[in-house]
Amino acid sequence: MNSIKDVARLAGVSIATVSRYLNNPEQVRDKTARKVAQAIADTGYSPNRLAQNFRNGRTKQIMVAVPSIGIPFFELIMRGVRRVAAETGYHILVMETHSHTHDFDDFSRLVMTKQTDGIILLSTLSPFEEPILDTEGGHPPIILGLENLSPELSNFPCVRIDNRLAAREATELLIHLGHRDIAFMYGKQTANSALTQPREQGFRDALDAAGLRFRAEWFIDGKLTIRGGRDATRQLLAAKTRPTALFCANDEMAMGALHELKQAGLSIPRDISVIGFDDMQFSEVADPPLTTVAQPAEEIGERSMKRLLAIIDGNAPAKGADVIPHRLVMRKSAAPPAQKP
Amino acid sequence: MNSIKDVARLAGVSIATVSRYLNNPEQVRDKTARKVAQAIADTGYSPNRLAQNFRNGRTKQIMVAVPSIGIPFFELIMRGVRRVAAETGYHILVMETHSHTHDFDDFSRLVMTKQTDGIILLSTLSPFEEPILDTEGGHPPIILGLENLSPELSNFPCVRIDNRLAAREATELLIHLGHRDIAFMYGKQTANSALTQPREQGFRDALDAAGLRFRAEWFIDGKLTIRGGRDATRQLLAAKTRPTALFCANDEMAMGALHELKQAGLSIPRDISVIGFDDMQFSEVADPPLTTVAQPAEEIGERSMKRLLAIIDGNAPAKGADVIPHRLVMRKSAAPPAQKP
DNA sequence: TTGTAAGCGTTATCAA
DNA sequence: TTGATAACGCTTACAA
Repeated sequence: MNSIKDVARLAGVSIATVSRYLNNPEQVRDKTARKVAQAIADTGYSPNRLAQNFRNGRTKQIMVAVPSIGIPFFELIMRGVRRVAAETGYHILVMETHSHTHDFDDFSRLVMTKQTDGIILLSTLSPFEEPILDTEGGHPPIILGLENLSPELSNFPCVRIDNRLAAREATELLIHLGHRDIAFMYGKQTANSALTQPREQGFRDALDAAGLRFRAEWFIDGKLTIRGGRDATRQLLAAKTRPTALFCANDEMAMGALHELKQAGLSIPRDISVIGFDDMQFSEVADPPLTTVAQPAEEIGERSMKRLLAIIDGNAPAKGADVIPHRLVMRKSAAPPAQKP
Repeated sequence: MNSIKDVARLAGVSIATVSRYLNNPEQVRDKTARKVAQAIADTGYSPNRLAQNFRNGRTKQIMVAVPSIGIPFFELIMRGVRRVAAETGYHILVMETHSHTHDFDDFSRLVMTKQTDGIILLSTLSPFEEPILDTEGGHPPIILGLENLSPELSNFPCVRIDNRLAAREATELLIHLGHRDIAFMYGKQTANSALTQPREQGFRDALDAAGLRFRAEWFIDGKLTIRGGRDATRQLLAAKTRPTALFCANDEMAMGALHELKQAGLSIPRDISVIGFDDMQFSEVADPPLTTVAQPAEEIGERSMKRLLAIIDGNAPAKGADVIPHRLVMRKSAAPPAQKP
């Protein structure tokens, strides 16, 4: 592989000049520039990025950490992130964090060793040990997308909707439709628990405000996946009494729930209403189309990236949350409850 | 930030010894090792990864390139990739390639400059200019997951199912059920065209073998997304005559099709049968559950990663395809056609 | 078993 | 405007 030396030799200049040609072309005379350009072309030289990273102490890479790829919702966020990144010369890389110890270390190592200039953490519980996650530095700047990971970190920079309020409004929608027996399905067992906790709170807020009774058997913990939604739904159907409405902490669970409810011979929304959260692409074509809470995903991505870049450049506060508005999307899966026989 | 020098000074040894302690601990005496360990603990030292990458000429990072994250099918592949990577010390990073010029350059730059030790390209059309994509080197080893990108590259290392045969079998299933009027929906316009081409071929193979006539108006090009499936379906419904069965080049299109067909008042599979391709997680809970072709995604991921590592280590041929078996998954969306009135 | 020192390819400083 | 050279932090001959 050719190095800057080869180019310099061929062009009959010093390596400093080649470097200048590349990084500060205005500092080199036209005639010299042409020689260097020719030599670069002849040698097929391209700078060793590893050496540059080392020398510059940065990689021009931004990492977006997601619990797992393949979650349709994240694609929307990425769209916003990319749009901002496009002009900046930063590469966007995605890393799956999951919740396993291995990935845990994996992630810490990658991040703490500055192989990346900044991080956007999307709805994933701290993939490194919490003590690491402070503003003291030692790691590149981090933005929390979607939600604060834990109360202690509430002043960490964050871009998100008001999950608690959104969940409350979704629940209130059901209540206004006339439901009084409402179940909630969430994902405490998973790494995303920090994310669903405010949603759970919002659900309780609405119940309390309406004076509705909270029923433990209609409060089901599961995984935030289709599978998790299915399992949780079967558990719900096994309860002594059946609610007239079901609020799922995310759309994937809701998709699983829809399926199991229909399997059990129930009609939606006639026999039971279902509401999800996130508004991922599949929700619109669900059967029936899913009523849900839409997060302005692209905007979250955009603003997360912008804020991260600003922090990297040292001209933005590295704390505090940007809260952006959510939106209730009414489709067909929620309706007034059937009259009691 | 502390460097190896600080540790050496504190431990009263040379930097070489510290380095050895870290990389070849068996070469340092126990007593020295303890001193070094202590100094490392005291300084909170961790090696500068950028310097290591530079010095070693590698990053211990593997990049998986996908057209876009958020495609549920890829999560399964990643699972296999990760399982293999877990033991190796390699970091798995994901990059979205899309088909835009910008990402194009972006990707080339990242890849060609060895910021990554190896690449797994998943069902994405060459994200760099084709000339680059040869075995001549200059770039890290590449594995094509899922499909060859173009005929010229057919001897590039590849791990995939026999897409053409699978598509033929799926079509034959419809024919055996009694269908003679079969539409096909695929994605030539997208960056994934190389992927769906063999599926298209397989479809034609089955038609030809059964002596069925190919009808241009039932052969619809679209995007391989839900949206694309919906648009294509509306186009199909506008045709003069309606087929009794529809084969979609991937499950996402099929999900969109299912929705539009139901919107149009058709019942599936009574009025029209639908078959997809990929068997992503959502397909099982579609309404009706989608009959489709399952790719052994985890295995594809596993074998891609294994093969890549073998190539990196220099003990595997960097050409040829591993073809692994696919499987037809019969669910509810395909059935015999209704009797002609 | 340990230390000395060269060298990886850049960029940046300083002098010419 | 250009060139010589130091420096970044690490690994690894080679010598002791």
